[in-house]
Amino acid sequence: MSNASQSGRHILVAVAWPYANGPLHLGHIAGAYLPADIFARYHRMAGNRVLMVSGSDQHGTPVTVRAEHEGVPPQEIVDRFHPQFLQLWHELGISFDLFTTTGTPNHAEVVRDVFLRLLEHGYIYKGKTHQFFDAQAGRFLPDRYVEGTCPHCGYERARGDQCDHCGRTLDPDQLIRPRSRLTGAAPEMRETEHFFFKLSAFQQPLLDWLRGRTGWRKHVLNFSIGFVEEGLHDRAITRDIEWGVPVPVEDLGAGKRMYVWIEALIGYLSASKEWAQEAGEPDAWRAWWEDPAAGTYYFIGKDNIPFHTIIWPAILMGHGGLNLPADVPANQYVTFKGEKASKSQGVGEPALGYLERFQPDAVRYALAANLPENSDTDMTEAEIIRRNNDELVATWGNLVNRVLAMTHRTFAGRVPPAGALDHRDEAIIAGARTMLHQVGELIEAVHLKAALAAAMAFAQEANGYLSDTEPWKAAKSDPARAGTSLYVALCAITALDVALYPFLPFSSQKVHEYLGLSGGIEDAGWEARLPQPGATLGTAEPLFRKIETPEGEARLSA
RNA sequence: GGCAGCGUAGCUCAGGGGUUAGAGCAACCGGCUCAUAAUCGGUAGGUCAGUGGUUCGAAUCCACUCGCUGCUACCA
Repeated sequence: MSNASQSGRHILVAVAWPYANGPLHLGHIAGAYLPADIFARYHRMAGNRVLMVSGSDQHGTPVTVRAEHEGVPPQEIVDRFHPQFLQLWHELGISFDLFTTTGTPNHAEVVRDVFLRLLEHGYIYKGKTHQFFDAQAGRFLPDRYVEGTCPHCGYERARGDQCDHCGRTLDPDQLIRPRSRLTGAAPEMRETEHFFFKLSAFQQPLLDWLRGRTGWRKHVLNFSIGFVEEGLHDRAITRDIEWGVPVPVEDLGAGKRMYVWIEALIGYLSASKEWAQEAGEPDAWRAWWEDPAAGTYYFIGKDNIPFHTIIWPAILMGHGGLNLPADVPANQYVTFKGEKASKSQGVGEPALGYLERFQPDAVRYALAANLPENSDTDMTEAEIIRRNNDELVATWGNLVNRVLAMTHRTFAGRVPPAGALDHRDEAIIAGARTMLHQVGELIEAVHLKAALAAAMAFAQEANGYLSDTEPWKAAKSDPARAGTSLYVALCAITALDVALYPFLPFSSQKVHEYLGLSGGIEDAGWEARLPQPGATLGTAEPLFRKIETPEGEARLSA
């Protein structure tokens, strides 16, 4: 048993905020949402107080870009995709305590509080900067809204932040013949005044903090330390735009909004507060944010690392009194047939599409077994089918099915008495405990792929045990012995069902009911309990559907 | 261009200075027939991208080369 289950720690599971500008694909799921959910479900089951929050980033530039492209207000884009996210969480079993948006009054208020606090502490100052201005449209242009010819490769449609042709990073003023994406007019440089966050002040504190981290993924830590060592510079935190959270002070006049990069990060805190208000305990969020014994974990993709290991910690340091990340287990990318899944490039089907064809646990299993924890991993639909048919159905589903079917036939659906245990029986019962303990430790360390593999390896052991003791034969010659084997196998299944629950919540709940246990499996606790002889088992049906493919059918008829 | 990571069996991935390099799946052989043609055991399969170093010893460390990916901070 983990120590955590006794202490009842507060665990904040903070998950990346998706832009509400398009559907999510399996890359997003594998990168952040699924690992976060596995982690959260484990901790809930282990008796910890979990708060899992995120929401739609509705002020991100991709949202406004899409809105302008379609000629509709940004809110319309948000209203289209935010409900899709909620539907996806529901269907895939991503168990948020709150999935909100950055458009709530609460969020604006928390952003204001953080801003004022940083201002008060001297980490925010006013400064002048130059930016392109579209005189026809009457507004300043974010970098992405300026197009022109790339000075490096001559590509004519390079954006102000980057050239899509040669991939280089650009500043808008480097573009040859710049033009506004809004009107096509040649923009002019104008001076504008903004608030800046004094990120540079945190150079040394961040370095000290990062160097003291242990247990973090190597690529996360190396990258972050390298990033800070190169030198941090202050960033503007306001911009000239109408879509966004208003700046809390009016020093700069009207027409300024908070820059999304800082505003969206504050969402973790504002969502926690919103959850607390809805729960009727407005101060409840403090247990996760202010108590140093709490653990805060940020689940993100690798493209988001500096924001969560550098900028957000700097904001937290500047604010004071709030917990720094306990870990940022950023994942690499899932590629599809070698290509990066990407909303903007249309690679990777929307995740909801997969759920029309596959059971949610099948999708969860295939992704969890192949999480890009250390390096990019590749995924294909054939791989999902293979994982489902050859591993999930064959190893775990079949174990449950064969044991329950035999028990129903031989012992009228009641848990048989244990009888005298030999070394093989005892090895399985002890192995179940060891496995559960090991899986728990691996999940706590966010080695989710290894945790799943450990559980599946034990399922194979249990299948091997059945081959070894052959209860279907013993049922005829030595029913007591057959009963013992089935009892032991039920012990293994009971433990496996707990171990697999974070990964396979839907089917694990079913198995819980097949085992004749009442209530939700999550309340069962992270422990290997023994089945009660005489207890009545539920009627079992196969847990997972085998997915038929043309190739599979060809093999059958051959 | 700079930085980071990766390149390990047919496939997807672990491992990571020290006895014969691992897993799952696929292949092949055998067993079993309770189970969704499911399962169990076994066999075979890799000069760990290449070259050169360090070392008693390198897949593991270093350098270089080739290939892939990501980041490069006003997308977050």
